[in-house]
Amino acid sequence: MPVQKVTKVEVVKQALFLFKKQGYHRTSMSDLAVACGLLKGSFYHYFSSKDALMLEVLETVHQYFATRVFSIAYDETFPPRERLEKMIAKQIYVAASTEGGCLMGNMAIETALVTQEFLPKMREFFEEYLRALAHLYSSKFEPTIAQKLAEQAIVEYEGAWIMVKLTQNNQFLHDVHQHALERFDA
Amino acid sequence: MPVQKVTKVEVVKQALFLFKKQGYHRTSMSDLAVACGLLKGSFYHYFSSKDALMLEVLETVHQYFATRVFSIAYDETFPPRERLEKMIAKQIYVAASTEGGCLMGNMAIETALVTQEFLPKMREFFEEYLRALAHLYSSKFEPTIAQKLAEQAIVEYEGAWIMVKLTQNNQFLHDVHQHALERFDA
DNA sequence: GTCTATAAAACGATAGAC
DNA sequence: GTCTATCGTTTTATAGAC
Repeated sequence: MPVQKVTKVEVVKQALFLFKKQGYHRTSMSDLAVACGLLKGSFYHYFSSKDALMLEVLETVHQYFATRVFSIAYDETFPPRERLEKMIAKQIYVAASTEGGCLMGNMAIETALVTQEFLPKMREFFEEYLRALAHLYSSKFEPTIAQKLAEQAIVEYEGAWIMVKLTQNNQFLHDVHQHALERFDA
Repeated sequence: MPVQKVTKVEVVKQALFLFKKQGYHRTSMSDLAVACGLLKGSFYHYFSSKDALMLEVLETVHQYFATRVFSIAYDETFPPRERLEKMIAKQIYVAASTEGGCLMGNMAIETALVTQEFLPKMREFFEEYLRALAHLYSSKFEPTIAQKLAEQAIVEYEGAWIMVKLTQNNQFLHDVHQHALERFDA
């Protein structure tokens, strides 16, 4: 059958969904194939390996956040504080739209000390995230201070997801959002 | 005469070491057996399953922190701020003594949405952690404020480990320590 | 006939359990 | 050590679109 049952984009989307919820090692090629309506053998016409698929997922997530979330920080049609508010709201909204929180944070915890393969893409993501927040904070603070405030916001954001997973209480995300703004107003 | 090659305590210790570094799903029973100098078969003399072993590890970690770390919060031979300083220093020191950061945070990310088996023990740990910090902050702040400050400290602590894993820069832990004290002094 | 996305089967390796 | 199941991966064959 030369008619594709799913597109490559759809495969990446399903993989993101499963990797976020179940993690990398717990998600099997069979899980991924079934989610796409394929047999696991057929799956290799889309990706050469599980690693390659994960790299593509990480790249896709990075691109999405760069163009749709982090970009808000540089949109000069709004004042910095409003950009900060929009960007954080979007970040939380996007991550919370499917189960599992932040894929980048999850993969950092699960794979950083086991393989170096995913590290570069994860680091790029967080560097860009950091740059966006620091850019906003630097409209009111010294560069070194702005950098620290940005780091603090990211650290809080990632930590909040751990507590949300444990307690199933989204309040932690709201608090993080609030703190990021209070940090700006201080 | 069948002589135990290693004690149960030693097995738990090795399991903690590997689970922290490699995660639950990535660590095999073979890995664990080798680390203990046992054959795979001998391993089930100590634990009935991988799950049961993880539960024992979580319980051991909980007990250790309850008696050696969280207890500092209630030691009235020191003033609250000093207790806070000691407790956070100890928390970081203990977690940083072996690779992998905070087992409880790691397992929350890796398993919370896959199995409910480990949730109760992880929740107990964080409740006790929260109680200890809130107790200290409540020496200066209203209970509801103290609770929020405690939550913030834990969220930051867990998030910091993600950034440490990514950047291999322990500065994030130092900053968390500092913020926890600044929060007290505010 | 050729191309290609699929199903089907099977590979070696390794998982957890006994 | 041995078991069975399943892992990630590869191979083979088939079926439909050009």
